[in-house]
Amino acid sequence: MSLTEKSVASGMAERIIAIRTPRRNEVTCERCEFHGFLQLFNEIPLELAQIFLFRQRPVPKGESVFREGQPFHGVYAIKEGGVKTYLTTPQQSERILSFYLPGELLGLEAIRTTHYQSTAVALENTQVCWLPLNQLDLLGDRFPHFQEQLIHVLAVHLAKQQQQFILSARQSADERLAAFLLNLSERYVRHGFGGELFRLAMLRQDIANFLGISMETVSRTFKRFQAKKLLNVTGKHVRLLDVPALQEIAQYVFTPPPGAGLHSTF
Amino acid sequence: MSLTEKSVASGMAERIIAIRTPRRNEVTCERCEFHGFLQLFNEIPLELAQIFLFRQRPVPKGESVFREGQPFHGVYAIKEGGVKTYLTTPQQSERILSFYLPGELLGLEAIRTTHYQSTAVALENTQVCWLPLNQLDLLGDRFPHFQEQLIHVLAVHLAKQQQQFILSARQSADERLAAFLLNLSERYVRHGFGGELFRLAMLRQDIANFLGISMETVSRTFKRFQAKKLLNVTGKHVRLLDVPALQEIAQYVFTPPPGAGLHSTF
DNA sequence: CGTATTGTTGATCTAGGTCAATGAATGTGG
DNA sequence: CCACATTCATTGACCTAGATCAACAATACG
Repeated sequence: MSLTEKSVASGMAERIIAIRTPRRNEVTCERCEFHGFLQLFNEIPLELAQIFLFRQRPVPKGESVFREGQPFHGVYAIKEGGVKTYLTTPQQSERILSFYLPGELLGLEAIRTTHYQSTAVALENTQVCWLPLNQLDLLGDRFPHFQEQLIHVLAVHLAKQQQQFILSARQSADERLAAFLLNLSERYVRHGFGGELFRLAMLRQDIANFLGISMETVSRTFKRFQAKKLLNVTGKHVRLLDVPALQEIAQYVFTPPPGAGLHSTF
Repeated sequence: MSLTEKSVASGMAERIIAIRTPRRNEVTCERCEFHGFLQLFNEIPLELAQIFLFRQRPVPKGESVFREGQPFHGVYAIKEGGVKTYLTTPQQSERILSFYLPGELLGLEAIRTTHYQSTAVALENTQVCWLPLNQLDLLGDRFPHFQEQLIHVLAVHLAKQQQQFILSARQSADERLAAFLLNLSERYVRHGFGGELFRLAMLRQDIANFLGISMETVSRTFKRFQAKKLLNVTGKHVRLLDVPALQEIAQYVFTPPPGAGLHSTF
């Protein structure tokens, strides 16, 4: 798993978030997408920064971080655990938009609107950090770097969302599941976890819903992959055994183009 | 079709873009997503604004606006015509990410990165307007409203991209095509065109690729819709006859939630 | 006006959906 | 800590939506 032992965040972050050894499945502050913002607090007078204090709060499994239609009150980062976002169709069935892993930001698409666009629910017991970005205007005029950081994060998310779009939405069940697993793997690595061995926080039903295939097909595809020695699955635990073969199946290799700068700042 | 007769843009825009009666399939400046930026030029000294002059340039059918891997040189708006963006898989087949209609912005996801993430090709003879946003840093510090506008546009695009994601990616061919047509219709209306009668700039093959179904299925589904009196298709021309019924098929109604503010600023 | 490209239609076949039964895991109260 | 319940996952049998292949029709274009 290779978790970083020390959990030192720079500048203001040290004052805000307790320093201790991170638990399994918990991301360290410097591997979080908020990190860029944390650094900015050095520039800002303490009394102002306190308004934007990051507050950590627990969200028990099954409870929501925010719901569709609620007034926008800020952006969240996953500290530990996992979250899914979904829309509810008029027929009351849910359509999963995305899964969020430790270190990833949640609710960005609601910035500059008045209400959240989707519902975010914890897949397991989760810790989130909160940045009340609705008060952003206070900072914008005086601290342009804050806005630049935000622009950066938004642009990166837009690019990622496009990747997501290709990932699912088309082709065979094999391609979809392979691409999904590789995507998860890559994201775990990016936020400081091991990339071959991980735990699926979501149900088979959720994976199926997200990929647009049936639960049974997810199950059967896992089995087929296992038979081909591409991976091992036992319940929620997955170990990728043959990443190149999975990439071959996924058709599209998720290594970003050189110089694309997706990893640049965090 | 109800095209607006006058093409008056406010402030600086008047100095930059010629005022004349817009052609069919050409968007007026005040219905363009760039409009928010245009207004900002009032705040900025002329000599600075000239660096960021909008330049209109023609892109003949089949030629590219930008290509995957090219250095980022700015954001484009479609003035007239249409564009598709796609990625090329290692197997040299293309995967269409999105279509862009008059008034819509192109290349936003490459902001703050060094290279474009996808290739953009004109579906027909197209006019684009260009904003060299790579020189954005020049403006950022002194004109925070510029950045705010950019944040707004990025957040709205992120939200739209999520809508796109639900739209396709799942369910039956009927649902996908219905949702696709309603989405096009809504976008035409938003940018000042009629919403029931429009021309499909893209090939059946492109629609199929985008929706993740076969060309033949697109054709057959059109025919079935026509038999059910939901629409008329003759070649590239589409007339929606029964929008409520199509919404029913599409499962998800694309009217944004009250107060979501997706239409607020433009 | 003929050639190339794009679109339609028909016939066949298969990936994956649906239904239903069973099995494993997880949670709960005694 | 165990018995039972509930939720979640797997497996099998069957059947339809839509892919694929192929021929043909309609446009677009020089």
